Amino acid sequence: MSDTHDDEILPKQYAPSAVEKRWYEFWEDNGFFVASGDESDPRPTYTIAIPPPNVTGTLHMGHACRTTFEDVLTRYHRMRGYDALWIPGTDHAGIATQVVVERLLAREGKTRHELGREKFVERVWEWKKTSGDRIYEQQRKMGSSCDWTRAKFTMDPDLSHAVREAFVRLYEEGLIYRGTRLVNWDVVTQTVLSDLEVETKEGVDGELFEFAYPVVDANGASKGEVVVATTRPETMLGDTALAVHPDDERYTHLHGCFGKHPFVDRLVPIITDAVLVDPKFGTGVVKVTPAHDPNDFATGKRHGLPEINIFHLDGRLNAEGGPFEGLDRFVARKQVKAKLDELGLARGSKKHVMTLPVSQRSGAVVEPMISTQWFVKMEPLAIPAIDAVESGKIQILPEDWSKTYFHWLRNIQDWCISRQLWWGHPIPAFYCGSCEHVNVTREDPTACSQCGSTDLKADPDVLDTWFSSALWPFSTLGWPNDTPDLRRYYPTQDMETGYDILFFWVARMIMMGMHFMGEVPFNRVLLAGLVTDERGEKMSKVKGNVIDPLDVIHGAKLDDLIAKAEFNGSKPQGLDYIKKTYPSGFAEYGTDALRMTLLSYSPQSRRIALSLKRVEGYRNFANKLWNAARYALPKVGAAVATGEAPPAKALANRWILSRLAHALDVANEGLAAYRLDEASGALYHFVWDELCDWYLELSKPLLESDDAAAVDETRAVLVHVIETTLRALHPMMPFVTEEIWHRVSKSDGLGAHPRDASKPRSLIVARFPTAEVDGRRDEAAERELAILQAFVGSARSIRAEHDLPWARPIAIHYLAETAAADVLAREARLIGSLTNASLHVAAASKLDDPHAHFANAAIFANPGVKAVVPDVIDPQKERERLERELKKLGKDLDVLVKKLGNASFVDRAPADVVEKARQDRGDLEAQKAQLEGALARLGA
RNA sequence: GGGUGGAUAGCUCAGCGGUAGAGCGCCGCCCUUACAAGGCGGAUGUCCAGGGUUCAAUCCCCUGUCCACCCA
Repeated sequence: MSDTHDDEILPKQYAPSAVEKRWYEFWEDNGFFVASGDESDPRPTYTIAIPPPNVTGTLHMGHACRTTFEDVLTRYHRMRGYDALWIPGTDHAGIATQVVVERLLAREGKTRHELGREKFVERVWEWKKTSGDRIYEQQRKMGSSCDWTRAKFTMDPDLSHAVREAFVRLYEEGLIYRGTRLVNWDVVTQTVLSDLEVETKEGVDGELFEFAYPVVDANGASKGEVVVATTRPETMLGDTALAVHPDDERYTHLHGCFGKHPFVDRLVPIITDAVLVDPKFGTGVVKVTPAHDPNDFATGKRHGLPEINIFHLDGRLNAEGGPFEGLDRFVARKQVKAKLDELGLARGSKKHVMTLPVSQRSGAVVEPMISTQWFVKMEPLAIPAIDAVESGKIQILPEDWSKTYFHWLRNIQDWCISRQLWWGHPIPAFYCGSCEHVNVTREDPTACSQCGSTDLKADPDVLDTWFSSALWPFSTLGWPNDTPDLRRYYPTQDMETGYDILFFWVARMIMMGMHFMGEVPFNRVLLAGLVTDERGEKMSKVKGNVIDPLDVIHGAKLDDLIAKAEFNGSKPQGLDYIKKTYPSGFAEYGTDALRMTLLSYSPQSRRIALSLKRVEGYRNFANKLWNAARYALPKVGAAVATGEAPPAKALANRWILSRLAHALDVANEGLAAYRLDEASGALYHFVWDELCDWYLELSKPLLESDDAAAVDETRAVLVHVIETTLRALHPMMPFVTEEIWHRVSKSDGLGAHPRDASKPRSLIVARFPTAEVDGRRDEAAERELAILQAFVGSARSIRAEHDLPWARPIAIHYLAETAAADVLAREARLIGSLTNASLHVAAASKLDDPHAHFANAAIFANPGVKAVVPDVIDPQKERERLERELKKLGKDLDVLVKKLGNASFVDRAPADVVEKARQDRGDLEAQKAQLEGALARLGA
């Protein structure tokens, strides 16, 4: 990959695909992504642990967004001389993966139970092997400069070892315990879920069904009936009490009586409970089902009620269901209602909009069930985690999220970590068959530590996926062993992820990091928004609005998009949306364009409504950069980029170095403040609006000049500015910049490997530019070029408004005695080149009354300039134009006049503000006079 | 029920106590020898509503409306 491209003619359009593949292999093969791991390496370290994607997953736009952000930070630090380590990896994603493999089995007509546990787990490992690396390949396509030599999988032996060690330690410390609680049961996947894995589905149409319980007193004498209301009639089979409010006088006479259960032989006591019962809601009588409702469970504990579980684990009714045994809970619901109706106990129903708890994974309505599970005691872990953020040891960005973080941690519930799954880390608990002792051990025990019995049964459950994730920042570095990597790279610096897993993951990593390492796992949490479609709707396969990052990179025909959406189970509306929004599919936009697009959204916003038009804009930008190089390369001759701003005398050269300094300042500030949108925006505008629109144009006359020194200077500046721009853009657009850079950069000092001279040069390790070294501020040059720009702008405006084609040269006569005239005289060649005009100095006497001296002249309206273009206007049109201008100007002027006429403004506003207002008023008045003069002289 | 965020040009979004910005779209002209994935010029806004603070509010405070999300 040396300088063999020199003689090639660059194509007019940048074609990303070949370039991307080539450079990625180059970087990876030459070890540019590998962190040193060397304790004697004097460079400071910069580390990010990747949020590990699901091992069986495919890259989606959220990953692309994460990946881009993290890669920019990694590359930026690497270029600034850090030993940068970005640790990649994948998550076994217990429940999600198990569901995927079960679905595959279902296609073969098998279930995991038929296969048996051992075979099933083998099968998952196989699946992991075949699909597991796909996500790595996709991340490579995104340009991720991860250290692949350190890639980790949460079920690798070393990470599993870390999980077991963490579990045992927490158990020994009393922070993990086994308890019987009301838990969230997913009847489809048949496992318990943590509170976080339960989502609430709002606005579900349900009904509030009312029925009567016959009431008897302690002697069995009838006391009439009470009516209860419920959204879940089938749970009445597990009722163990009826509750009324103690102060509710309607029911005082029933205190101490019993409800007679209509279906099972059971009397349920009527209890009084002020916590559970709201006397204003419904009938004021509440049926109490302690085994299947959290509030009822608590009520049951208060009153010592029996807890009757009425369900099998798959949601069918068990023997407690009496006549309804064996029915699915929803079938039972209907039949219970019908049966109550038959018995004459139904009392009607009302429509009721309700919220339902559903499983995040299976979508099944979650059933509260009483069960014995493993829990982590969270409060002692939460306290240091709160402190870490409060004290500023960890900074959460955007800061608003700290509030959410604190609120969750301060109201934290214990974490249920056991799962009734087969895929995951086994819980290292062994139950003794003879003394019932629970052995929790680092190595599988052969005998009970209590009684010595060898009758031990391993806990069949596995751990919640997030348990291993919580250890990620240190388990990936070798913990619990004291490894060089752990010493060198922990704590990591930045943790970048989506806000949707702030609780699931971020908070738990902080808790575990504080607990096991005694130190924060990272110094900063960067929370990015959710990538949505361009309407702002969440991408989902069912909606059919999922945009695959690889389609954006490589391009996709409409038919392919449709086919993919159909395959993924999109609804017809989804297909229509695609057809309407992307009628011609996606062009091949390239990775750099996608990256720039994702970076351009503000990190403050919670939604990133990805617009393909925007991607196209950045694709065009990559092409712009390409063509800037295409222009510059043949022009710079032997000039070499030295990595230092070359000396400059010519205005244009001084100016571009000054603007470069400005852009580099904004870019560095943006990167330091994690405002990658601002950093990338500054560079985008620098390249397009200043470098390409002005400097490259200005360089043309300079390079054609007879002044050899000026030509050399311009060549040096040109090559330096382009090379520097490439360095600045590299973290964001690594491919196109590297491709161009190898054609532009010839200096040995640039891009040399910091630790291994035998490696080829690469932009990936070139020094990230700064305003001080690579640019040069020059206010005078900026001021003067602004005059030139305004002058050129006016000339172009006159051309456009008076329909003067570019090919027709014009003459501009200007007054030499104005403030701007020096610049105009000095830069007449440049101006002429940009406007296809010849410049002439005119006497004051003529320009004071231009229409008397220049026939059909267009007048410049710039402040501080007097100039005309003769022989170009239609007087009538010109009159209209001047009037239009005057009107606009008058409005602005009015505001200022009014403001300055306000005594309290003049007195109380800061002096510089008042001064500026005065100056603006002066300018506007002068301009107005000029326009009015022109109008008057034009004649009526 | 509690909480958080948002409402700015036709669309997607920046911004911010001192006379409103970008990209895309729109209108006009131009294949000017790096780029038509381009160049030049141009039009476009009760900055959600109502109050308050201030010399000055799109920005700060309060109230309301609508949208999104989180927690119970």
